[in-house]
Amino acid sequence: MRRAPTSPSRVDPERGAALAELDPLTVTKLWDNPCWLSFRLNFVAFRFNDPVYRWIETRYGLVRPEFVALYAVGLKEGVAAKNIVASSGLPKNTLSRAVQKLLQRRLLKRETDPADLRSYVLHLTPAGRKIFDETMVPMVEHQTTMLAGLSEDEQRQLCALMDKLVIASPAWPHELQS
Amino acid sequence: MRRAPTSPSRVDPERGAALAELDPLTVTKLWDNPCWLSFRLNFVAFRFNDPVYRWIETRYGLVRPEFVALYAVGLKEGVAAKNIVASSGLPKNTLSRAVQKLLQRRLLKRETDPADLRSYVLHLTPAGRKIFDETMVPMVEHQTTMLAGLSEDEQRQLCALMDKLVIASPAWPHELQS
DNA sequence: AGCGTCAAGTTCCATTTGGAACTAAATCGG
DNA sequence: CCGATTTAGTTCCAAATGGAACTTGACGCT
Repeated sequence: MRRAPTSPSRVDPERGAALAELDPLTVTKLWDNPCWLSFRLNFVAFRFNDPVYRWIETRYGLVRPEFVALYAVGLKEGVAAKNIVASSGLPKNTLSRAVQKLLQRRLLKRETDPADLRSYVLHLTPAGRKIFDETMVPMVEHQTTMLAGLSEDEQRQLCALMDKLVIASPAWPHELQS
Repeated sequence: MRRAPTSPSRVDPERGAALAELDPLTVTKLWDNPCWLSFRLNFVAFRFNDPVYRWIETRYGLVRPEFVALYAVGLKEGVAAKNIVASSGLPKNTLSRAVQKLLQRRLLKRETDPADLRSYVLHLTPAGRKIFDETMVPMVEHQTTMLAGLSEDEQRQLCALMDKLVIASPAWPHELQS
C-alpha cells in the first residue's frame, strides 16, 4: 500500500497526540491512504460544516439547502436558483423547495427576471439579511479557530494553494470513464 | 464585506479563464466570501467525490455509504462499524444498513469480536478486495489530475498544511455556542 | 414566422435518510 | 459482585432526497 506523502517516518509529539485522540481508522484514512487529498478535504470540510449546520438548524430552523440558498443570496443579491444549483451541487428540485420555504418565511423575496421570464431574481428581506449577518459571525470565528494551528504565512499559503486548485478545476473531468 | 485573502487585486490571465468558466455565483463564493476556507474545501471535495461516487454506483451498484464501508475495510481489515461511523460522520443506522448490504452481496464478512461480544470484526471477501483494488486506480488517477496544476513542491506543501489542520483538529469545537 | 431543441423552475413519487427507541453486552461505582 | 450507565449495532417510521417527467419560456435554424 502506497503511503500518503507526509506519512509519519518518525512520530513527532504533536502527531502523537492527534493519533491518540482520533479514531484509529481515521488515522489510517488520513495517513495510510493513497487518496490522501480526498480524505483530508472531506475530513476538514466535515469538521467545519457539521457544527455550523447543526447550530443554524437549531437556532434558526433552517435546514442545509435552505441555508445554502440564503447564504448564496446574501453573498450576491439578485442571483437565480440556477446559479445556486450550479455553485452548490444540490439538485434543482431540492433548491426549489428550499427557496419556497424561504419565501414562505419571508426571508427571501423574488421577482421574475425581465431578461428571462422563466427565471426569478432573488433578494434577501431585512429578516433574511439579519440571519445572514448573524450567522456570519460564528462561521468566521469557527474558521479562525480551525486555522489557529497555522501561522499567518501558512494560512496565506493554504489559501493560495486552494486557489490554484480552484482555478485549475474547469479542466478536471466531471465523469470517470471505463 | 471582508474579502478572502487572495481576492483578485488585478485579474491574472489564468484566473480570468477560470472566472469565465465558473458560474458567477461560484466565483463570488470562492473569492468574495469571508468563509473562504469552507467553500474552497467543499468545492474541491465535491469535484473529487461527485465523479467518483457516480462512477462507482453505475459500475458496481454500490451507493455512497456502502462504498465508504467497503473502502474503510479495504484500508484496514478488522475494523468495526463503530470505527467507520467515527471516521466518516455518517449516522450509525446508515452504516448498519450499508454493512448488511455488503454482507448480502458477499463483499464483506464479519465475525463477533471475541474481545467485545456486542461488536463485529469486518473483513473483505476476495470479491470485495477485487472491487477495492479496481476502484483505487481511477480514484488515484483522478486525484493526480486534480493536483496536476500544482508543482511537486506545491503538492507537498498542500499535503503538509492539510496535515497540520488535521493534527490540530481534536482541539476544534464540535458545537457552536450562543 | 414556425418548428425543434434547450433551459428554469416545479411537481410527482419511490427510495434514502437519520433521529429516536430498542436489544444486548460492557463498564463503572460502590 | 450487583444495579446504573454507557456502548455496538439494529429497527422503526416520519421526513428529506433526488431522478424523471412536466410546464412554460427562450433560442436556434431554416
